[in-house]
Amino acid sequence: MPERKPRKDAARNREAVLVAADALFARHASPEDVTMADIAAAAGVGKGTLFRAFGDRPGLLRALYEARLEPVRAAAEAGPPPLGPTTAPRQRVPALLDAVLCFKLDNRRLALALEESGSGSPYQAEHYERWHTLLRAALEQIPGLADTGFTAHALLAATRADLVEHLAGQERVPRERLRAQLAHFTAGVLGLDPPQEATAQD
Amino acid sequence: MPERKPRKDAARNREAVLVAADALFARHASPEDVTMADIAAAAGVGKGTLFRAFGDRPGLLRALYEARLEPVRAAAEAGPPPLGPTTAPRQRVPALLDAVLCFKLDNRRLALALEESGSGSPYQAEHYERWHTLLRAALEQIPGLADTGFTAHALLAATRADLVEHLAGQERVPRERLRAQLAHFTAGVLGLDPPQEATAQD
DNA sequence: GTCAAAGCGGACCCTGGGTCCGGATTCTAC
DNA sequence: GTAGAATCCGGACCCAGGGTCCGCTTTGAC
Repeated sequence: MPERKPRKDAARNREAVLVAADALFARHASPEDVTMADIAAAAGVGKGTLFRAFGDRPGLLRALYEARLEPVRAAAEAGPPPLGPTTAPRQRVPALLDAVLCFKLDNRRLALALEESGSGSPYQAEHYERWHTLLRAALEQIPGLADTGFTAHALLAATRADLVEHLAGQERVPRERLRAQLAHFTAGVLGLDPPQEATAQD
Repeated sequence: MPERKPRKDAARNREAVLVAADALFARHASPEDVTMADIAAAAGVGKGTLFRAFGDRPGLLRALYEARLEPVRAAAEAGPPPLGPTTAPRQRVPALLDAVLCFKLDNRRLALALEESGSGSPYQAEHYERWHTLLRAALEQIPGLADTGFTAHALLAATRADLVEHLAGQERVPRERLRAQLAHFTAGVLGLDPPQEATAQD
């Protein structure tokens, strides 16, 4: 499985497409008025190239999303506290959720685009499963918690891209307020005393 | 605004379309391979008729969904306990969520189709707002609960159609188990003693 | 029975994702 | 350096499916 590396122009074009797509999604309010042809044009590349590199629209979105997510994921899977695995579960669960929320806040349009690209159930996506597994494992270490699988799903559901978009976008809930609300909610689920006061997480 | 009632043939056709669509969505695993043309054909009606009656695809889906939802909604807004407004909040919140979950379980394909129809944010849909308002009002009556608006969203997020589809469909979690898990989760959020033992709801 | 309004339906249009293939590039072997 | 093959490029092309249009039919009020 030498998996010979791609040609130089292929790599360059792939990068150009990612950059262009990123910019386009950031610029347009709704993902569905960024067309594959638009992306190709913006990247100065033919449509064929774009489909060759990413397979299809969901594929492109996924690639973009995962590239952006990578550092966060790495921090969560092997980084230092409060995200990394050495953190005590009661601190780590809220930290993980906060990280996911922040990521979605920083990449609202992209996350939305991915969800709306109709790439089958989001629950089969690799990145979702990773978060779920991580979260579930942390939950399992907290005594007295049952149904950790479902609980992990339910907690993650509170960070769904369209909900975030609705709250942050339409309702104009400020970022820090949203984070606090999620933290509060999470604490409730874990049965901890909720962080009522301004828990300095700015 | 006499809003004169529609002609008889119009009413009949509208009904035929709803029935046909319902049957088609039930029969097909994925909503997206039920085409508008399919529905028209199955209803024995022209495409024009179908679009005249419902405007567009999301419109049709919404009409179907709301027709199905109507009785549940009525029960929740003005019915007897445990769903109706006379119920004590601590009982009513779980009851509302259970009702929503059951509805989605009974109408999985339809709910999925609606979500996937790309009719803008689901959070602006009338039916969603109704549930949210109801739930929030109930939550507000429980002392010591903050962020009721967010909490209502987060709880409802746990009943999202695609999550339900994933759990009930792919993972084959049995209906009663799912209901129990949601009930348990809800209890946790409310800070109640969770219904640990087999709370006979099978 | 008559007439206008409402509705019907299927041919048609158009957008946008996805394919194809002749020609240009890059890489490898000599 | 160069020949040849493998890979890639790109834009013309295809097609499914949502949505429109308009001449004809049905309905119902008088």
